[in-house]
This record gives sequence, structure tokens and C-alpha cells, in this order.
Amino acid sequence: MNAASAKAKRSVKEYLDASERERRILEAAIAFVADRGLSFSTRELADHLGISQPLLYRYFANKEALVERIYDEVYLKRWNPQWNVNLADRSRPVSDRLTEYLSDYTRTILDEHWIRIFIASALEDPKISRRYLKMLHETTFPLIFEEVGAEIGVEVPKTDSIRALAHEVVWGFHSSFFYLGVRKYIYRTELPENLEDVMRARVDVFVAGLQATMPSLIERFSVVEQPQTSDEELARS
Amino acid sequence: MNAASAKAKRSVKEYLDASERERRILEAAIAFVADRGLSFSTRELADHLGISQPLLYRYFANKEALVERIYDEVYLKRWNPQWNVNLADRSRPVSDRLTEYLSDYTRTILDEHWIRIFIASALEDPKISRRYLKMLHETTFPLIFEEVGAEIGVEVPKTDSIRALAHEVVWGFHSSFFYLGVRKYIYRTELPENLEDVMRARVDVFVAGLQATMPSLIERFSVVEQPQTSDEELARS
DNA sequence: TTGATAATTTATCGATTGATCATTTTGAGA
DNA sequence: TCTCAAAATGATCAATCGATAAATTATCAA
Repeated sequence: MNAASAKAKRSVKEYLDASERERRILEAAIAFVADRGLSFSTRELADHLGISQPLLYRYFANKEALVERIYDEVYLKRWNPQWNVNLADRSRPVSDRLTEYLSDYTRTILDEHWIRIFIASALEDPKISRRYLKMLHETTFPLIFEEVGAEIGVEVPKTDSIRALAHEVVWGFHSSFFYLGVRKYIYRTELPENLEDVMRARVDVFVAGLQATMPSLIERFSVVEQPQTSDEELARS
Repeated sequence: MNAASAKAKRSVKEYLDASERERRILEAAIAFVADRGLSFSTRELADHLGISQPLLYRYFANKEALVERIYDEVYLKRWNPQWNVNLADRSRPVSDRLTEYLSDYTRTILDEHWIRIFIASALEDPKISRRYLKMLHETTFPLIFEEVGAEIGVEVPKTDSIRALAHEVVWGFHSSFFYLGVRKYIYRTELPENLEDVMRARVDVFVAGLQATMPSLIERFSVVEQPQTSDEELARS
């Protein structure tokens, strides 16, 4: 059946121009990496495409170059700069803004290829995943913390320790949405049908909790500014 | 250097009794799977142990059997039944109990071998990871939701929809601690130095938020009990 | 010291891998 | 219709994989 369809596909039209062939290879390779993780074979990929295995090497210098192209295709085209703009729109309640953003964000990453390639590539070499995470860390996370505080009139101090606190608290919350993808496409467990309601509930719990505790958190994390290395520690080393 | 140390190791004592050799192989194999993911080669493993590659097959029927033993060794010996007992001890504030439990839990799983093998095995076949997660889902998650509610006198209805709500809200929170391990050993990013303080902060935010919103959440999620499939949907199928 | 047993190695097989080559096939333009 | 560059293939190589069998070495009881 599979072989038959591959053969049928090939017999329809055998010669394609370079750009179209490259596009098809890349597309199929994305599905393959998402499925096989990292260790798909070029022969399987070629069979699935209905082409010969050496033809892959006409379009990609080697397997590594093909995998690099996959990363570009899967990650770089998914980041929406509008997210941070909408999150900062104080004419709306912060819960609404957060729910909308996370709904969008989750829709974007809740994709089998995206999630599995992200995890598989990080497992092999975290360079690529870190590059992607950087965008979240440097813009979205501090913004969320600040916006939640602003709604109750709390000014967030711009110190390192408070920045670190905000980073950790928001990342913990934010990661639970990425984790929905892990559940669905790595663990292969069911997600709730009423996903929007659940996300809204999580946002409500987070915003209410953060607004209730933020003043005391800021105070608690402001005090412990590191002075210097103690004499004992210096002597020990 | 590496070869030299392997040779040195071998020259110290060449013959071991079966149980000791098996133990050493298993130990090294755990480190190898954590490092190479799933696709380590038996030759590399043997070289690293300073033994010949066929010797592995005296102790393990094949590579698959060896990997199975690794799963057993890494997962089954880490679950502490006392966790749920302590979580249910209402003589202490629920924030304290949660912080203590999550501190323990995090210490247990914040281990390079544990995290990487968990993710790598799930990526290849989620059967094993699901078996482990089941223990969390069926005992710990409902318990946490109930205990947080009990502290403010909220009785949690035992309906399916509320059970699902509790499951999702708690899993979202709980997963952020597992995610600490993903950050450290998959993404290879730094964790905060004051990890205990951060965990405490997250617990405070969660407990305060859940207690503030629980009554309205329960009400919101109680109403939407699914009646039956609508006529339109029936007609469509 | 000898003989038996268990532990370990050397040599090797068959399959699969990524990659390269020379060769053939196609289709668009002269 | 002919030409020719581009597209695609078949054959094949060297490396590596998991696994097996036969030969070798160490250990220990008699």
C-alpha cells in the first residue's frame, strides 16, 4: 500500500524543478525527524518521497545540513512579535491579555512536529532551543510580571534579584503551557476537551495568586542582595 | 588518556564474578543512555568499561533487554510512598507541606540520568513514562487540590468535571518543578542559586491563587456537565 | 598439579548506514 | 527534430551497527 502509493506518486510526474523538489524533501524530512527523533535514515526518507536516496545529496550537502534547514523551518517562522505588543495594552484586564496570549502561543506550539523536534534537538544539542527560549526570557517574561503588578499599582523594582524572581515565577507558569505539548506529543496522553476553559482557569489562579503575594514576594527577595563572598568561603577555596 | 585509563582499569583486575560485572555494565549503560539518548553503540559502552563488546551479550540477551533494565533501575526505585502521607497531614499549613513535598520531589528527579532518560525514552516510546506518571495522577494531584481547598473550608465535589479541573490546575503547577530538570539537563541553562526560595515563592503564588479562585472555579466547572451529543452532531456523523 | 567451569576475547557475519561515482533519463529551447 | 543542461538513478564504497561462534584465559576445587 505504502510502496504502491509511492510508486503511483512517482509515475505521475518524475521530473521536478529544483525548488519544488527541495521543498518536498524538506517537508517530508520535517515529518521524519518529528517521528524518528534524530536517527531517521536517508533511505527511508527517499523511499517515502518516492525518489532515490542519492538524489537527496543533490539538494543538501549532507544529512547535517538537511537537519539544520529543518530547525530553521520549524522554529524561526513561528515567533509573533505582536504578542508582546498586545500583552502591554493596559486598556484591557491583564487576565484577558494573558489568556489571549497564551491561547495564541499554545496554538502555535501545540504542533506535533514543533514539539517533538524541539525536544529531540535539545536532547542532542541544546544550542538551537536556547536560542529560541532567549526571546521569551528577555522580552515576554519580564513583561508579564510587570503587567500583573501594574494592575494593582505595584511598581516592580529593577534589581537583579527581583528580575530573577520574576523570571522564575513567570517561567514556572509559562512552562505549564509548553508542557501541554509535551503531554500530547511526547507522553501521548489526552488533553482536556475544554482546553480554553482550563487555560483561563490557570491564568486566573496565577494572576490572583501573584497579585495577592507580589508585595510580600518583592520585599522577601529584595532583602537578600548578595554582599560579597564570606571569609570562610574564601579560605576554603 | 581515555584509552589509557580504560586499559589501566582493566589491568587492575580482569576477571570479575558475574553479579559485579553486571552491576558495572548497568551503571555505565545508564550514564551512556543519559548522554547518547537512545542510540549509544555497544562498542562504545564496552570500550568505556574496558571490556570486549561481545561480553555484554553474556549478561544481557540483547541491547533492548539492557535498556529495559535501565528503565527499571532509574524509575522504579525513586518513588517515595511517604510523600502522599505527609501531604495529607492537616496539622501543618498546606503551603509548608507543599513546599516540603516539592523540595523532596525536585531533589529526587533533579538528576541528569533521571531527566534525560525519562525524556529520551518517552520520545521513543511513551509507555514507560506514562506508567510512572500514573502514580502522580491518581494519588498526588487530586490530593493536593483537596488539601488546598480543605484549608479554607472548601469541599471539593467528586464529579468528573471537577476532577478534571483539579487534575489540570495541579498538573500545570506541578509540571513547573519537573521542568526545572528539563531546563538544567536538557536545555542546559542555569538554575537559580536560591532554588528553595524560588520554590517557596511558586508555592505561595499557587496556594494563594487557588484559594482565592477555588470557589468560583468549582462553580464555573460544575455548570458545564455534558448532557448528550446534540442532534446536529449526530446528524453530521 | 590437574581438570572442569566460568569469564573473557578474537574473529567474523550480515545488515544498514551516509556518501560518491558514472550513467541514464527527461524536458525545454533552438 | 535535435541538443544539451538539469534531474534522477543504479552501483558501490567504507564505516559502523548488533549479534554469534569459536578459541583463550583465569579461577578454584579436588
